[in-house]
Amino acid sequence: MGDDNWDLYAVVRGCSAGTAVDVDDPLFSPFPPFLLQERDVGGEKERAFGFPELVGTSSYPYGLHELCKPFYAMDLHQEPPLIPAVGDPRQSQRQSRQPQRPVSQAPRSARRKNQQKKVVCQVAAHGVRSDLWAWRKYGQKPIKGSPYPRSYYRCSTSKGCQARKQVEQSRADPGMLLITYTAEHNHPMPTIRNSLAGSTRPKLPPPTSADGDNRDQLLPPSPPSSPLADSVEDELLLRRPPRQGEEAEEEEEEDTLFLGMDTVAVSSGYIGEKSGFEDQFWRSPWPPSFNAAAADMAI
DNA sequence: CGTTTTTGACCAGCGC
DNA sequence: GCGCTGGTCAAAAACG
Repeated sequence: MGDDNWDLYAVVRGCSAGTAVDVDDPLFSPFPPFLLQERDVGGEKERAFGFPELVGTSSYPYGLHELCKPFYAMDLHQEPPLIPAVGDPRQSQRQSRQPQRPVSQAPRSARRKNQQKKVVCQVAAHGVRSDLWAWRKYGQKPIKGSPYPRSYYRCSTSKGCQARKQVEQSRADPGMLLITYTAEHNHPMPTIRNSLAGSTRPKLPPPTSADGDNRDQLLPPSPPSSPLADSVEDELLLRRPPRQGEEAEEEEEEDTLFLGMDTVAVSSGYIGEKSGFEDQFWRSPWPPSFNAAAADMAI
């Protein structure tokens, strides 16, 4: 790998932990052994990255980002190569089938399994929110066997960018979100969110008097797909049915890197701080009172 | 006005 | 070949 995965590095950076390296390659993995965790998922070993040492550490927005730096195999500020998205061998075939489709739109079958590099991050629902990429939602589907819908996002930073992101709530742990990144960004990571117009920052319903410990009371009455969530993570939370203990886990494909971020969730404390950082990058629709409440719950 | 979200429809891969 | 399922498209609405 190496040069065709620079942005997967970046997106995983967005998860504030880890890089999209081939974790099976001991020569390449930049992770110290303590970050690499294995767990059993459906009888198969699954690799995940975690930061057990960081529990309860910092609320500094860049904390994990910075902490990860020593483990990055690449210079974070390196100018990325302008390369096409991870090759789907069937892409050209598809394009010949749909010649009038704009270049910026990936042919449908780019989605197909086993063809694309995927990076799966598992994050706490109120967890780290340091994904600096600008994502635009383009679809949502109910997933068979899962009570939670899956949302589909594409990178809106650059028109030609084929980076994709899928977010769904973990069936195994409703408090966790499974974020799957696919394809590659073909542009540098933005320093700020580059488009604010149209960011459907919703008008929030007036916070209820119970602005405290019951998050459900903070939520709007479960719209089918609420614009009240700025981030995917928030949105999914809004729909979360109160279920727990369901089994099932993200099925890992061979090319999938699983990043277990659950232990990173502790840094979610900064959600409530609502510093300029979050305003700048996350377009949080929540009023400070809500963020504080959410942060309280996350701690 | 530019951008995003929502959502139904469409399409292709996959399993049978 | 057929049906199911997941991923994407695209129009309409919403937002700042």
